[in-house]
Amino acid sequence: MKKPLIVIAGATATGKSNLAVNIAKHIGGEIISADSMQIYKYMDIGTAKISEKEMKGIKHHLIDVLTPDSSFDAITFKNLATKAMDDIYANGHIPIIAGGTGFYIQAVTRDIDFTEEDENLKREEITEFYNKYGEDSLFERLKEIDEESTHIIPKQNVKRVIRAIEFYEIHHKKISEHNSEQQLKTSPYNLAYFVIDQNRKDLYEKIDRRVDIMMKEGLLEETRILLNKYEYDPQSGFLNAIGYKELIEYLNGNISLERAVELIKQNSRHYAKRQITFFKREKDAIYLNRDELNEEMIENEIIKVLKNKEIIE
RNA sequence: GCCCAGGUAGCUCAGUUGGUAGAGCAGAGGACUGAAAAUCCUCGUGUCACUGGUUCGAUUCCGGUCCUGGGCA
Repeated sequence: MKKPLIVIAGATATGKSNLAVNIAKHIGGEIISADSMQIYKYMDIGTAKISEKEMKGIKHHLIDVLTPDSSFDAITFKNLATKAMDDIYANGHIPIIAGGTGFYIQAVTRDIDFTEEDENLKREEITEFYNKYGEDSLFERLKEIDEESTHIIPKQNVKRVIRAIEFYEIHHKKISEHNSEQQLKTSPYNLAYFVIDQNRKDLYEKIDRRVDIMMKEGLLEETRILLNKYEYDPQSGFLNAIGYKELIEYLNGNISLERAVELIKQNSRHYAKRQITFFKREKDAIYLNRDELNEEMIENEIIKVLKNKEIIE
């Protein structure tokens, strides 16, 4: 019998965290955060991290486990998340993955196969090649080993071109082949995948308002402290994070504070849009729309589905 | 009141030596399988302020009107 797994996903600011806590309380669940930034310590205000009090005694996994100068990726997430799930099952609880990083969630729900890779040198060499010869030559290099990927990945998407080449050089297998194999997989879990949705206008307004609140709560100071503690290392996780990267630009004197705040809002909106697009691909997802349902109705709907799937009695 | 500069896409502006127009941003859609809060792809018809005139034809030239800046009184 497949083990139960609940997912509560959705764009930023759709109110996933609180909903997940309420559901967990109701069914005896524990929460696994699927958030590429909340995994970092000391990044609290800018990531809208859930507070101790808001957790209401529910155990949360994968929050505050890394320092902001460490790197993190989907495979690490999958490993940590499956380990946490084992513990949760052992406790007689049900795991609830809650978060907005769709790619990470997918790695777990579809049990994507990530074979061991420890040759980080490859990426460096390929990146160097790109810096030296440019994107045309890089694309040619991919074409020689994996023509098919060349039709799937746009030349300009250097990051993915680099990964495709890297994949081939490590595994001597085409990433296009690997991907189509993985796409056929079904979930090994008794999965209940919920996506919280809301009309664009309201969501965008909520995002803008939340950024203003973050500024009042001291996001600038938080950024300053992080910068001091972890100096400027381009590998650091937090340098990629919305809210921090814009304020760093301000602190470096490149833009005004006003402009930085404007950019945080803008980038958050763009991000939300990308999240929404990503979740649309999850065919099994059950959409719960805040325009039509209030909080209580959403919770009831979730409980109903969980009963139907025999995840709870 | 006078002088100058403007009024063109939601915003900032370009442009048409006269044949009804295009960039950036915003916005929308999409991709994504070990960087994902990352990275990347696609999508632009709007009374060219209004109104007369010249012209086969005006958003473009000329006159007037109204707005908006700035300057002088």
